[in-house]
Amino acid sequence: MDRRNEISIGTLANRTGLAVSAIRYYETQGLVAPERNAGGQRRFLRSDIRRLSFVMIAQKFGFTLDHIREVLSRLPQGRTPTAKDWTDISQDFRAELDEQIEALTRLRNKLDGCIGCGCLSLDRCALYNPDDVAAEKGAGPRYLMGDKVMRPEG
Amino acid sequence: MDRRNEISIGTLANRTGLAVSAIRYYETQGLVAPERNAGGQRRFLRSDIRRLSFVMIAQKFGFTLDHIREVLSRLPQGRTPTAKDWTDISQDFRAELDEQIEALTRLRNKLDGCIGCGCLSLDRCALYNPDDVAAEKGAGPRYLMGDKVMRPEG
DNA sequence: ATAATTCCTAAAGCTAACTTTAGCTCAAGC
DNA sequence: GCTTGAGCTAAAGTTAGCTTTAGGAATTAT
Repeated sequence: MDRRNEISIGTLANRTGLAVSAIRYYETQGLVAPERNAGGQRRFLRSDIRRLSFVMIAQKFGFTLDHIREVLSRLPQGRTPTAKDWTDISQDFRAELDEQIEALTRLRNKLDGCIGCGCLSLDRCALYNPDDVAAEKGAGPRYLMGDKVMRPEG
Repeated sequence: MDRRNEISIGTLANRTGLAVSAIRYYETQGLVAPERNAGGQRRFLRSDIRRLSFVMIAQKFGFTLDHIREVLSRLPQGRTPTAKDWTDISQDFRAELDEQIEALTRLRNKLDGCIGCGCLSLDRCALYNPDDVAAEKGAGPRYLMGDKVMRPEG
């Protein structure tokens, strides 16, 4: 059973709503770092419930796990994060969100210009200026503004 | 060489900036439907330059290819789209964009509430209401944050 | 002491949106 | 008419973020 400050992966899954497999995956991505008991099973801290909750919220906003890991690294090391620690990084987070909203809005305004001129044909179209859009290199899905954009899929 | 109204895949790639492989992929996804010449090579219409330009712009805004295909299907069939046809669907498109921006903004405001209350760990967290979130893909409801177990609906 | 759970690892599978590779064929230029 | 260059297909690879499967091992419940 779960002792005072240690919980099993199953308990953590129940408390967060995440799948056990997802939590194990997050471990491989460096988002949580559980210890192991004598039998080799993972033992998480109760504070990891909050940590993974933060991950889930950040994902709702479309941030990648890489980015979330980077943000989590700003938490103080060596002690359990306090409520203030969490609100502090949430503020950073909010700032990034604001930037994203602004970038989307700028892009929309450019679209307005394009609708106006009826061009939509590349040559001098403002929308083709890669200015405030992420560089797209190599394989894989494309991302907007450095982070994954929210996709309106069904 | 390209005749009056027919262009090769290479020419289309040059004119749009897309990779040849990407254009072939778009064909498999039903975004363009070129004919073939005697030798089996694809022959596109010049108007496909504009069509694929539209696809590229839509992607910049984060729409999926599935969604873009659906939007393109609103173009009149059987004739080359006019400038007005394009501005018409661009308007639709703009409306969806506005919705997206608003949804992101609403979500951000909820985050503000959370920062304000310092919770990020409580059971009635506004961030967990899937209402105006772009899409909750697949998996069941997740209950968020915290020390109390929330029953998923059902 | 068993049976029923839960957990473990490693590897393969899935979706989106493409690219890369391999092995040929077609078209264009000299 | 031969050599490039462009095009063709099918299949496998890539990234993100997971899930599923297979085959055991550890825990918990009875």
